[in-house]
Amino acid sequence: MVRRNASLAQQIILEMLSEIKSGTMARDDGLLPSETELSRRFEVSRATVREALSKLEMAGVIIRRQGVGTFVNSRSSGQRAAVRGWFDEATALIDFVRDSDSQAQAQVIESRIRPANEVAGCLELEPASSVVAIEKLFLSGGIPVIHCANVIPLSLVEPGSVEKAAELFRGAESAYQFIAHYCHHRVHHQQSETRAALADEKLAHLLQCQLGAPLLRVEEVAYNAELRPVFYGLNHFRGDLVAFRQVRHPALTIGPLAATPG
Amino acid sequence: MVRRNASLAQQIILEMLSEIKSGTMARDDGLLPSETELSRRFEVSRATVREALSKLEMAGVIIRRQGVGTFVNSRSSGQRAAVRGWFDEATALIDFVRDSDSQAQAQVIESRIRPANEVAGCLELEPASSVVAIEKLFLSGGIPVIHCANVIPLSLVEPGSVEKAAELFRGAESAYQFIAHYCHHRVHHQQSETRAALADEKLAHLLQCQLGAPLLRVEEVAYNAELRPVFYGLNHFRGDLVAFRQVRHPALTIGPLAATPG
DNA sequence: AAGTGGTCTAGACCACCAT
DNA sequence: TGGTGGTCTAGACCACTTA
Repeated sequence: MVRRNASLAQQIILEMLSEIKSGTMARDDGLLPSETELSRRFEVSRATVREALSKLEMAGVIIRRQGVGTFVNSRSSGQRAAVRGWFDEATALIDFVRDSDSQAQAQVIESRIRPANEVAGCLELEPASSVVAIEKLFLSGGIPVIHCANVIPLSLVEPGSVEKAAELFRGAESAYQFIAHYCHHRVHHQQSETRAALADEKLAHLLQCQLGAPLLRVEEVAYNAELRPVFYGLNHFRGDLVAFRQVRHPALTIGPLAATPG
Repeated sequence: MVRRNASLAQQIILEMLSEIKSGTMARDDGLLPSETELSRRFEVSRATVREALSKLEMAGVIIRRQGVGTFVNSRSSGQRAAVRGWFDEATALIDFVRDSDSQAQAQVIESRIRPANEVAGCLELEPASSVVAIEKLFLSGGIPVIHCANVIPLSLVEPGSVEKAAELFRGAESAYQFIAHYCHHRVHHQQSETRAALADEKLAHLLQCQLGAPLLRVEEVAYNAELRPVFYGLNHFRGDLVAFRQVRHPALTIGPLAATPG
C-alpha cells in the first residue's frame, strides 16, 4: 500500500478508500473501526488517523458522528455522470468523469499557439503575448458531456519545448501534467467561478445539444507557489447530464455570527 | 472576542477575520504573522492555530506557502453578487448574499402546509404525509437573484407548534433556525447537487428574467446526527448575476493515483 | 543558516451517546 | 459506565524558501 513521498495520512486515505470499496473495512451497516482502532492497525498516532478521516469526510466519503462512530456515506456511492468533490480538489477533470464511468474518454479537438487576447488579464499577460491553447471534449458512454478549453502562457514552457508545445499539449494527459513536465511548475491552488450559461452554436454542436440548452460554466485560474498564474481553463458541462455533488458541513461559521437562513 | 461554547480554533477564526478585514493583522503585501507568532499571541498551541488556518484556507480567505508564510487571498475579497464557500459550509443563504451586499433582503412569497408529494422520496416520507413549505426570494440591490424553496416534514415540528408551523416558518430567519427552534434538531450535514437549468414561466416571472434564461439549480437535503432528513431545499440562482467562487487545492488525491488531466 | 509551513507523536481531557 | 469522536497541548523533526 505504501507510496514513496506520500504522507502517512495520504497513504491511509488510499488504503481506506480501497478497503471501503472492497467492503472489507466497514460493517454491514457502514460502521468503520474507531479512530483508536485505526491508529493501532496502521501503527500511527490518532492525530494522523484524524487527519486522514477529515479529508475523507470533506470529500463526502464518510460521515462522522460524535459519540457514535464513523460511517461510510452510502448516499455518496453508485452515482451517475456526477462530478464529486471537484470543487475542493483541483485535480484533473477526466479522473472525476472516470469516477462515475470508467470508460470515459477525452478527445482533443484542437491545440495550437495563439495570442493571449481575452485571457491576457486572467493570466497577467500582455494581450499580444503567446499562449498554448487546447480544446477537448470528454465523453461518457459515448456522449459528449464536457467541453474544456485550457490556456497556458508560452513563456512558462521550457525553451526546448516551445516549438512543439501545441503537439506536446495534445499528447499530455492534462494541463497539470503538461505544466509539470514541460514547464517545471506545480499547481499550488486554483480559483474557480461557477455560473449557468446557455449553449451557443459552437457548444451546441460539440456537445450535441440544442441551441440555448442549459450548461454549467466553470472558469478557473491555476497558480503556482509564487502565486503566478500558470493556466486558465473554461469548462462547460451539459446541465442535463452532469451534476456536482457536495457534502456540506456546518463547521466554519465565517462572516455571520449565527447560522440562520436557508 | 471570546464566544462561550466556541472552540479555541473557532474564536481564532473570528478574531483573524475581523483583524484581516480591519487591516490590522496583515502586512501591506498581505503577509500574516507566522504560526509560531500567532500561537504566542493567542496563547494556544501551534496545532490549534493550524486548525484555524486550515479552515480559513479552505474557505479561500488565506493562502499558505511552505517556507514562505501565510498571506491573505487578495483575489478573494471585494466581490460582486458572489456566493463564496457555500458548498462547504451548510449555513444560511442570506448570510452569503449579505457577504457581497450587506443590504440584501429576503422576501417570503408563500408558506403553507401541504402533502410531501414529489419530495417524499428525498425526505424519506410517504407522499401523503404533511410538510411545511416556504418559498422565498433573495434580493440584492433590489434585484431578485435567488429563488429558494424549503420543505420540512411536519412530523419533526414540536406538537405545540404544528398548528402555526406555516406562520412560524414565515417568521423564521432560515430553515436552520426554524429546525433548531421548533423541531429541536440541528443540521449535521447536507448533501447538495448543482446543475444548470432554464427559467420556466414561474421562475422567469419571480426572478424578473427571460423565459429560458440560464439558472444555477442547487438541490439539497439536510440530515441530523441520526442521519434522518430534516429538510429539503431547491434553490435557483440567476446565472447572469450570481457566481460560486471556490478555491481548490490539490490536497486530496482521491480515486486516481496521479493528478493528471484538465 | 535561519525561518517558514508540513508532518507526526503521545498523551490528556471533554462532550456526546449508548447501555 | 464505557466507548466514541472533538479539542488541545508540548514537543519533535522534516521540507522548503530566502538570504
